[in-house]
Amino acid sequence: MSTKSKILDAAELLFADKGFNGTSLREITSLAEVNLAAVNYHFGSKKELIKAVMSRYMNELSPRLESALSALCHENVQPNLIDVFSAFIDPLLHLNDFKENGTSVFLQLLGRGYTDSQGFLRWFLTTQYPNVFSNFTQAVHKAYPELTAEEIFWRLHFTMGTIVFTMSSSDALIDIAQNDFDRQVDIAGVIRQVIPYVAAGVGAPIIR
Amino acid sequence: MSTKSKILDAAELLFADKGFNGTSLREITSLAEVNLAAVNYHFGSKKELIKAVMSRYMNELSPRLESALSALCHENVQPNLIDVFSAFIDPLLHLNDFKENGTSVFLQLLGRGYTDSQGFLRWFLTTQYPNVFSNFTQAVHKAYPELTAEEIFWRLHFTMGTIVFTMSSSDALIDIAQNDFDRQVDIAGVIRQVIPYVAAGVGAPIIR
DNA sequence: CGCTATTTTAAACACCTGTTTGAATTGGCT
DNA sequence: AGCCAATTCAAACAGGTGTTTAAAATAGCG
Repeated sequence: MSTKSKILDAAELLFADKGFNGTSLREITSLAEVNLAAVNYHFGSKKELIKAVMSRYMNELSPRLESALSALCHENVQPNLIDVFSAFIDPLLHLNDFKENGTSVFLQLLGRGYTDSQGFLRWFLTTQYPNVFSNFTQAVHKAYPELTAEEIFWRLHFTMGTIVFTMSSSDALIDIAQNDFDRQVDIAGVIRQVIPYVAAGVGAPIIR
Repeated sequence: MSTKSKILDAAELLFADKGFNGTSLREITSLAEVNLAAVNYHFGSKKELIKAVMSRYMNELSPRLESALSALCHENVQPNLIDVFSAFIDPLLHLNDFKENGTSVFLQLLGRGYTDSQGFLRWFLTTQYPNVFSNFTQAVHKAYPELTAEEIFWRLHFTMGTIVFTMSSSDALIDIAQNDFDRQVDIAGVIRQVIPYVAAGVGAPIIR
């Protein structure tokens, strides 16, 4: 295993768990069992390391997501919102094949990216992977044409919030759920619970 | 204005903007125009300062929230979910009278608290203000009795996510909305948009 | 006033941060 | 083998972190 991969693997775990600001390079390199200077040698800076961690997942996820969403748009039948959000399931769960716990790690990273470091990661994602957003917007528009662009904008960001926030604290929530309800829950179970919620939210009747 | 209040005022602004980990005591004390050591003198530690900042808001919010929610529970008619979530509006907007931009600052702080510092603030809030959560759960149960406790648990946390995440990035979102849609938006407008969304989400049909 | 207790202050503390340096080591190629 | 480039390494860098200290200033009160 190359030093570069060892750093990426250690970094993504710590970033997901403690946030970007909350994780030091020394923690990363000691978990990865590599020298401290290796990060700056291979990635240039901590910021570039963060981008590299996210890119590794986005490059795996975004083509599958784009094709699933654009398939929905080019069908002749009108999709419903459950279909639209269900289109996320396979691409997201595929990250579990890509890496162990890949789905939950990625979603936690996404949550960190939106709150840590004054949203530079939001800028990075929206500029580097704009198709994901536009395909998503198109699919929602096709499923619910009465929504204005502005309403779609807000409801999609509400949805981002639901997903990203839930996942960034999914470990704690799953713990609580297992204690309080004595029920085994995993990340796929949470996804199944959240889809009816966000679909109903986006599909809420319009009050003007 | 006392030193203690000056520190609290400066701290809440910086915490909301840059997170708890992202804000140093030196930034706080220089914005507050007090000596660095004053924080440890008046509050003991940074962690206690964070608690104090949150408590000031929670003590203002929680009685109003509890009475609004328990009023819903003790009415003889069954509330609908829009009513339940609308019960949050007045107590939240009252924070704007309590402090300038109080509503948005508080919600941003709440968002920070759930992601920064490994959720110690979540523990603090749920143990110090348990009535808010239990009243909320009761009100939702009365409005939608078919939901199991577990389903309510998840949907309430999804809702927390929607609100908290939206508000913690509300400045950026409002900026984007104003650019893209040329429309004036404020925090009350976002709240009005989000209520149908979360109400529909919590009220989503059950798929078993 | 004088005395005491509270508060403010500058300075230092020990530790952690991301990054850089220059030497040592390794790997691949002729 | 020798050579050159790529990589690893220990050490140091400059700067930031929360916290503590002990002296100075301020206030409150008899």
